[in-house]
Amino acid sequence: MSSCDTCVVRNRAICAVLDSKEVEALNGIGRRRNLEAGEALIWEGEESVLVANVIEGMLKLSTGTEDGREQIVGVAYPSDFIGRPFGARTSHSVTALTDARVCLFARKDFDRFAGEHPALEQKLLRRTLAELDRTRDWMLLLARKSAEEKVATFLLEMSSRLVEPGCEAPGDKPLDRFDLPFSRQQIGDILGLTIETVSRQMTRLKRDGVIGLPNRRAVEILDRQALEASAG
Amino acid sequence: MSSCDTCVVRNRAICAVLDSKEVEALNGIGRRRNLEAGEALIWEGEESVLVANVIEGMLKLSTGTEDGREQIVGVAYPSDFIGRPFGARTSHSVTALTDARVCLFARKDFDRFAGEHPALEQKLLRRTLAELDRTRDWMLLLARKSAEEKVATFLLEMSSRLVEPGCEAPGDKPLDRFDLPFSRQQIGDILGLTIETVSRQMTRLKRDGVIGLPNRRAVEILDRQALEASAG
DNA sequence: CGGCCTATTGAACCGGGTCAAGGTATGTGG
DNA sequence: CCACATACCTTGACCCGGTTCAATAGGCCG
Repeated sequence: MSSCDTCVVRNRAICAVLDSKEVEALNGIGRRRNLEAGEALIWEGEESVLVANVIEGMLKLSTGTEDGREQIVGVAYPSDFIGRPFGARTSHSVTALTDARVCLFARKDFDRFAGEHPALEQKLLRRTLAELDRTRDWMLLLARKSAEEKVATFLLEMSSRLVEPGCEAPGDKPLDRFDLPFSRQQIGDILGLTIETVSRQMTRLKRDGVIGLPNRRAVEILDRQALEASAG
Repeated sequence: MSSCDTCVVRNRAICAVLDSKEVEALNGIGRRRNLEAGEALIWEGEESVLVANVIEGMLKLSTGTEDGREQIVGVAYPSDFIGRPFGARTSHSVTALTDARVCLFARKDFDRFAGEHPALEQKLLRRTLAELDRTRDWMLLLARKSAEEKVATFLLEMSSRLVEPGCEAPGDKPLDRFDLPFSRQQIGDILGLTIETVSRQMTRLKRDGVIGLPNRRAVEILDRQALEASAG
């Protein structure tokens, strides 16, 4: 029996389009791997050798300039696919934000398997198109929104992303209370802001009664409408 | 004889993976269309009904906020694929920047055709992955680079993109003199800057002898190394 | 309790936005 | 052919949001 049978993301990851025989074959070329928070899996600029499905935890995709400025260009949640298939250079680092578990493949093995399973490639194509849309939307935020709008938008995004940890079923309503899976520094790296600005905006929203901050990781949305208005 | 036989992008667009019989079939569901500069083809937020290959000219993908701020999130060149296949809402407008010619498909027809031709889907997947990489790289620029770095990066990008109009064969060396296909306003919308800041940075680079500006559309790179240094 | 790490707060500065005034091409009609 | 209009670009002065630098405050664990 393959370990995929008990996989919590079996029906949400790209594997969902495969029948049990195919999933068995895919299982044969993959392996599980646990990552600790902060551990890197893929480094920017290296040749692409690994791809993976996220089973549990969260990872960041990031780039940086030589002089140390960093930007998080994406966040991978359970069931997301990470890495760069089809023989290119990996242009972004992948690092675990929390302890995480992934289902890992050698890129070459995965490429070959994908080539033999068009349904898998189509699934991956759909995901990639959706991810591209989301990434482009984020560009508007990075380029044009004020710090207040950025932070408000981010909190709203988190409140709908974090519905049922590891369960991204659409239709669930957003949370009004959740723990941020990011440090202030990481929030800054996502929004293109400094840690101080993030902190100030959070304090401001708290002072205005829009959100509550019970402790440094928790967020409570007290006035969703006001938060949406702040998001621009 | 199908009009694809004489198509200038026949061997560079996604059609390149199809044999002549398949291309004939694809031609049967598509049609040519000419666009004037400024003409919109797809509107943000609408249901996705059209997809297309760019044959000639350039188009922009853009989003905006309700209060009128705009951001260009991508530029499509000849042989690029535009539109959102697979039944989603189009999240970005597509507008011709120059007079342009496209090869247009009803999204439903294209989806079906693609479903029957895995090689086409794989080609599209590869392109989409590459586009996602490029888009993510651009996020670093938008979020973290200074106005000077943005403008310098933009000029370098143009100098390599505009090699042989409509010919993106890799390996060609970048141009040292070219006409910008964008107005200052559009450059601002790409870089997340105001028109004034773009203008000032261009003037600055000119004053420092890094570039020449023979007229309002033309750019001459006089000191590529200095320009690269400015790009950060 | 003390050490360490992260977050908050404060003060000063500055890059780029904003507002406003010219400049420079192109076209248009007298 | 010139006067004028229009669109786009450049330049200047000012100002503000967000960064920078620096100090303080909380949590957490020994």
